[in-house]
Amino acid sequence: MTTMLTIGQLASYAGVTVRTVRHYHVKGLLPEPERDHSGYRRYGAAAVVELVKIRTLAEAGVPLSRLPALLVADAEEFAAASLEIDRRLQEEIAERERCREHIAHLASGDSLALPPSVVAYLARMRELGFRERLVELERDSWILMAAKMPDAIVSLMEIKRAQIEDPSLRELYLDMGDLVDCAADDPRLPTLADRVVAFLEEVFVRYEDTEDAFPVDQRLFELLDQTFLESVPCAWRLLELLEERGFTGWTNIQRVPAVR
Amino acid sequence: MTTMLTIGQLASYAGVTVRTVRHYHVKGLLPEPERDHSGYRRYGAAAVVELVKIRTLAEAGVPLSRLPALLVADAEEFAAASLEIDRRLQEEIAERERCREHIAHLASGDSLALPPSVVAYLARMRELGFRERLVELERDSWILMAAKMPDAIVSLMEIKRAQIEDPSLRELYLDMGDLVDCAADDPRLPTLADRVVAFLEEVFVRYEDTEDAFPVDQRLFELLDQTFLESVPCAWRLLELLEERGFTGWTNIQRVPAVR
DNA sequence: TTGCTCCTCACGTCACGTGAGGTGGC
DNA sequence: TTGCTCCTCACGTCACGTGAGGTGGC
Repeated sequence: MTTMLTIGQLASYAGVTVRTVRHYHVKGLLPEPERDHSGYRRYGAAAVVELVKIRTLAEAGVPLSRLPALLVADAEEFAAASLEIDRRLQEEIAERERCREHIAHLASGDSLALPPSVVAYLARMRELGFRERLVELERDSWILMAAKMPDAIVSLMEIKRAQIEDPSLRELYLDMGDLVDCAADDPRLPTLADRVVAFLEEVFVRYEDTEDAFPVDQRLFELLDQTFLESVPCAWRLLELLEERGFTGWTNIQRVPAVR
Repeated sequence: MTTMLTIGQLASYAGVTVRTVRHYHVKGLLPEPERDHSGYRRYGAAAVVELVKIRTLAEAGVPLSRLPALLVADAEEFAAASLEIDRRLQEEIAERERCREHIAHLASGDSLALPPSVVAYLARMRELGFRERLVELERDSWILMAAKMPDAIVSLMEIKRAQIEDPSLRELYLDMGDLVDCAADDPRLPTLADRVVAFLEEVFVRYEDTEDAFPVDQRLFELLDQTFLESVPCAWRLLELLEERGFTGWTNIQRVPAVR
């Protein structure tokens, strides 16, 4: 039997390491062959056929624990299994294609942390001349928002996009951008509050009949307001000034009796 | 800071488990964030951006140990790395395509253990009417041969294909197929030996000038002879009969003084 | 009050890789 | 004789998974 293969010959022909063949013996996938006079394993052609089959399946991503059943399966069972394996391979190929796109995005500096609708909204803000500082602030807010309420983002973005396309609201918002980093006692804040109120009065007249036009969760409003308060230092002061002028809240602003 | 994300919110937004995020903290890929009053981790937008970046690279197959360097790389370094990552992804896609073909071969019953040249040779044997038993015997021999001397197989197959296309040699070989499983004292063996000798005499006259036409390794001849001896029970008797008639060896048969 | 989320160890998993220490064949 | 292959433990690796046992928020 001197023509029979040593473990090294078997392994290299199948393109695996000697350790891998021994691993398959331990796992019971490949039967232990006879030993020669010095205790070396000696393999025949059948072992090569089996090992190549094992490798073909293992390389296709089939867990070794599934192999014993597959190796004794009849043609019909095997055909069914191979269809499933092929589907998995196709899915993995599609995944890698998606990975390639993601990596390309990363390389061109995009962050991938935001849904496309928000990315488009932020791009439009930049286009309209909003200060970069404000855009970044919005970006961080929307990241948190998207993580907390993923389902609400798309419709929220529609509302926000409509808002910045409204000329008067946009102007107000642009000016607010200049006050994002200001202190609570900044003298421009009362003026801004006056302008917000003037704008709101007009809106409230215009849309008096469509009070519940946005069926948005109250908890979402609270979340958005909180984000505003946490990211803009002078936000609390602005809300205070608005309350003095008869309004409460921010995202879903409402008329109340004036505090002062 | 109530708008900040819990570990569960962060994880599910990035499409990973909570355990994975904690794993990245331990590995130092994602900085440990501040804790809230009850010891819970609280994450901001920056953590989301980082985690998504980590996941994009990890899903692309980049080992976590390479990530620290990549996460602080400048645009140029990152572009170079991303090209390499993309190459690897393409290679993995090509691998899966090859896997798909291999699995399809397995499903249709092919063994994949033999190089195509041998498969073609065996198919031609069947076409020419060789007994299945002989074809199987050749198959097993060539599997061992291919594993022992992978480089010799292609040229050997050319020789073998030429041999079975030679009508007189083929006839001899076809008849030998009937004696593959016979005992050493089978009465047909001496007759076969006579026919082999008659054929050889003719060949030796025809090719007298081209003695070293095949520059084949002597060790390969020994290997092929040994395979013959081990796989055919009556082989030793046939070689004995040939030596009585003035020839020695089998694969590289030579004229010698007759033994008897 | 119940269930869900969070916390920290710490061992398990999968498919081998990698020495450690020793023997056999050319 | 030297180098290469083979042998058997047995621990290591990679990227988390999976309880174990306990606390905090609605």
